[in-house]
Amino acid sequence: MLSKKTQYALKALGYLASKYDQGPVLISEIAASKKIPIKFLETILLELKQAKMLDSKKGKGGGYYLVENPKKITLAKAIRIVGGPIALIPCVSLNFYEKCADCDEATCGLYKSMLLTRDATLKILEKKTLAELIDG
Amino acid sequence: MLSKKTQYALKALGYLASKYDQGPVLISEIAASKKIPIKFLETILLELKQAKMLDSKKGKGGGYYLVENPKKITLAKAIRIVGGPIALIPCVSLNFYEKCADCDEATCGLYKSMLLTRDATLKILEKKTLAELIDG
DNA sequence: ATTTAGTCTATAGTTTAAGTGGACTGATGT
DNA sequence: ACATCAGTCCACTTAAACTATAGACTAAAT
Repeated sequence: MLSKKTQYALKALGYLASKYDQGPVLISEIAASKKIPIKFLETILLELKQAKMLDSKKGKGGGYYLVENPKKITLAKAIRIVGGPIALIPCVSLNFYEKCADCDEATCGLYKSMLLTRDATLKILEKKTLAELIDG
Repeated sequence: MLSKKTQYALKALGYLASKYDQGPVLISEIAASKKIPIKFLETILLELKQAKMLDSKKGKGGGYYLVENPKKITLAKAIRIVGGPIALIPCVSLNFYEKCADCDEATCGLYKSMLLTRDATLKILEKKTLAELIDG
C-alpha cells in the first residue's frame, strides 16, 4: 500500500494536471477539492517543487503549477519522488534497494515472486502519466 | 511496500514450507535462520495460528507447523491474513476497501490506474504459493 | 502599507516495530 | 507422581516512523 503522503501527492498532481497551463493553483483549492489536510499537503507540494516537478509563485495570484506537460510525467516518477518504493520488498526495489539480511538472491524463492510482481506493477506505472489522472 | 510484519510473515512461512511434514519448528530456529526479531515473530506466528494457517505444539519438541500443504496456500492469502492490503490505495482494495473522501469511482483517473495495477499484482500473488517460497 | 499566499520550524498524535518479563503448558526423567 | 525443562502464550513498555496541526516568517501584488 502506498503511504498516505504518496496517495495525497498523486491526487494533488492529478488536480494540477487538470489545471495545466491555467496559471498557479492555490494550495487551499487543491486541499479542499481533494480533501487533503492542508498543512500536510503543503509539505508534499514543497517536496515536489524541490524535485523540480512543480514550481510556485508567492503572493496574490500565486500558487503551484506543473513545470512540464502532464503527459510527460509518469506515475512511477511521481511516486518515487515522494519517497514511496514501488516494489513490495526492498530487495527487489530499483530505487530503494536494500539487501536482505538472510537470503541469497540467486536462490531466494520470495525474491523471485516479488521480482515478477514488481515488473508487472512497473509496466503499468511507467506508462501511465499524470494526464491520465484527470477525471472524466 | 509491504509492512515489515508482512515481509517477516512471508519469510517465516517460506521456512515452514521447507520443513513441511517434518514436525514442529522452533520460533527461535525460524528467527535465527531468517534474521527476524524473535519477539516480533512470536506475535506474527500467533496471528497466523489464529487464522488457522499454522498450528503449534507447546513444551519440549514443540514449535510451529503448517496445517496445510504449502502448495495450497497462495501468497495473496498469507499477505491478507497479517493485515497487508495488496492494492496500492484503499479504494481499489478487495479485502480492505475504503471509499475515497473526494472522488467518484466511475470517473476518477487515479482509481482506474490503481485498479489495473492491483489486477496485475493479484494475478501473480493469487497463483504463487508458499511452496514457491522455498529456496533453491 | 496592506493583503495574499507560499515557506519554515516546532510540536502533538497515531501507528508500526521491537523488546521485556513472566505465566502457562506439555514432555521427560527419576 | 513430581520436579524440571523447553517451549508457546500473553500483557506491557519503549522506540521510531508516519500523519497532522499551529504559528511565525518571507515574498509578491496592488
